[in-house]
Amino acid sequence: MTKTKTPSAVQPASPPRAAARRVTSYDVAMLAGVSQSAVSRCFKPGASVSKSTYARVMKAAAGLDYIPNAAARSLITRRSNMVAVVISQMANLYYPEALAELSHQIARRGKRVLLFTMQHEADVGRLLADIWQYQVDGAIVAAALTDAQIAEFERRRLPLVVFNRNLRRTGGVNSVLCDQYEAGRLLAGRLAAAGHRQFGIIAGPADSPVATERRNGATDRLRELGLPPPAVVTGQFDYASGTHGLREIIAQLGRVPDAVICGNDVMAIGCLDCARHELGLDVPGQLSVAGFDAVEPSNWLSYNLTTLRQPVQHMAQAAADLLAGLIDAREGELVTAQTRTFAPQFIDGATARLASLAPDSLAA
Amino acid sequence: MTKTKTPSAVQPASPPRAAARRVTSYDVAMLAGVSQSAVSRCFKPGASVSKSTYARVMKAAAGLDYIPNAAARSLITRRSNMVAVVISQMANLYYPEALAELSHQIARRGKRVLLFTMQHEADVGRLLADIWQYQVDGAIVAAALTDAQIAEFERRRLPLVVFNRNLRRTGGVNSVLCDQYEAGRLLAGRLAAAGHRQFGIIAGPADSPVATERRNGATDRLRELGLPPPAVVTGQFDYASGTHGLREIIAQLGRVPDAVICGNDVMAIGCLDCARHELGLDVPGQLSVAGFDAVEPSNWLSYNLTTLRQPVQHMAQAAADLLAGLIDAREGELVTAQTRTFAPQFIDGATARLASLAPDSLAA
DNA sequence: TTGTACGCGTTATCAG
DNA sequence: CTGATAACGCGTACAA
Repeated sequence: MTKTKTPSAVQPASPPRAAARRVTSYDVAMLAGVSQSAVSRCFKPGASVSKSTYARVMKAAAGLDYIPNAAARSLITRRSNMVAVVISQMANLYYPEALAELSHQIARRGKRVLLFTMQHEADVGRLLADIWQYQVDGAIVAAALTDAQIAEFERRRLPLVVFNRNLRRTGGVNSVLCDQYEAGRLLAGRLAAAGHRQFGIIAGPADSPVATERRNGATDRLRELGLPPPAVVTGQFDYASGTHGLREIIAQLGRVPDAVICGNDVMAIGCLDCARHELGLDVPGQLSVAGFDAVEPSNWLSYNLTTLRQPVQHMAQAAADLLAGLIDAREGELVTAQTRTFAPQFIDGATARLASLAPDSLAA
Repeated sequence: MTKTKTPSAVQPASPPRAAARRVTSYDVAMLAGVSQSAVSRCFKPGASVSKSTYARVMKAAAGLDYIPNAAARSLITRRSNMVAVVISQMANLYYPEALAELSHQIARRGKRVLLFTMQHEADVGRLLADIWQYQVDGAIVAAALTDAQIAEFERRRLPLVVFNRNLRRTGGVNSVLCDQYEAGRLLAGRLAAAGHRQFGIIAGPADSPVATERRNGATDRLRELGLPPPAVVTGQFDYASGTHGLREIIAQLGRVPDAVICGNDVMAIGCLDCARHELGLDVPGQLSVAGFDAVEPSNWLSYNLTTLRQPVQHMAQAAADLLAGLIDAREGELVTAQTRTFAPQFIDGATARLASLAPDSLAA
């Protein structure tokens, strides 16, 4: 399966001497005929250096391939220019988009992303010790944190922005989120207004707050409207959960529901494919299917899914903004915590029969 | 679109004093009644400390929430325990999978990923200076590097593993890759053996070496087989490029080709959807479509795409292995460069009419 | 096994 | 504007 080529050439054409000493600001200073602190100043944006020394230093630095050592710098400045980004489900299609945007936004503020991934959201606790170690300037966490964990961020004075997790403890913690509960209500309300009565719900995993909120929003709204209780099953946010989920729901109800609300788009797509290709159902003729996130595939011609978009770019930018503000302001200033909530945006696809109503009549 | 809640509670219930001093190993030493170096030793895996002092130190450390400062440590050990991962196209669906796996593999070796992303692969040069700054222990680069850039890695003695880029300069550089040229040949050969004669190719962007190799592999094989020259168009590895590409090809040829080879799965899916939903073509009845990568959506029931899988997990593991070896061995040892090449795996989907041939008869 | 003393490479302070 | 000097927090010889 794999062949290993081993060319006769050896790694670098290195001088036979042992590990070369790093080039430091002292080397540059020596070569340029100035003091070490002069070199340091030349690499600090707003420093006061004469044009002539600046030129000499830069020439020497270029000749030696000198680059300031960020570790040494961060030791004294107390700034590493690194931001921890904690993400649980990279398989989720939604998170890669978010991560790409976060990385971009953080980079344009002169910082870099130190990435922390995990399989299960509950494992976040084990990552925290590493986060403290690496002396990051702040953290963007897309995972559920306990109150104790949040308290530890505060004790350590580490700026924290919670991304897309609605925490029980709303006070005092900065967060950027899309209103998932409201999204669930909105979707259920729209579908109910179009005449759907018997619902199925394929919810996300129980340990995901996002999944829970979406489900609760939908079920609460349905209850308010006096509709029969939906058949609810849970999945893992993946395609297979969508296909299995639909079968389960049909088994529970003894019939095909009018509509299935899925905890995210990937499950909705699985549900859709199962309905069309395995059960031979007409969607949306016999069954409406809807999801959340508006990931890229939901827009493909084969699906054209009815779903709710989370404004990923805006959310990533807001998170980066918020965090940058916390980091820069952080000298004894009193910073009030913010929650920036973004509204989900309804995507009127082709997988649900929807009455075209005036927007006002379906306030959730 | 966004509402900003500002609770009256202020950030942390912080003591009115200014920024608290960090807790260092000296603080722990003081509290435990030992020297600072004793504390240091307690946090070094294989050190010699008596059970009693170890216990006292650990207790004091726990009481103070002490965590060693990685920046200070890396200054003296010359190890940051960070690995740079450079990735260009996070939108590509294939790369998130690779990144997740890389992050996992690197984490289990006790290191973390410092992420560098960019829009265009040509921008990699601007990232390099940052990579030097951050004192990473090594780098995994999924982008095309010039010979000069590779040489700079060598001069700086920074372990480098090139991921999925076949470089012109093959000697002396460690790399993990899937044989894209061979993949192109294999796919073209299979389709030709099944009787397809007139091909279209929707290639990836010209600045992507992967795209170029896949295309060249296919066109070379077709030429060898004496088939008519394929209609070739280029796209951006995205869905829209697939839909537009098919139209262009049909316009160029004045007819629907027998088969279209697409530079990746997302373009193949776009091509497929265009053929079925916009042009009303029967796939694979009237037209065969194939791609590369076997990303998750290619396996969904609506597509079931004929494609070639890159063994992402194996490749990520190989890259992490290779890099870890370089990092650990790095004391004057002579390390020979390796290229670990993985074979693509044919996925016999349902979007191409393929003769069921004995595997031997279609050696490319 | 433990403590002392030094150095890693940089920025910050303060005279000149 | 420039140079000496003191941190930053830790690992590690070396001597005890």
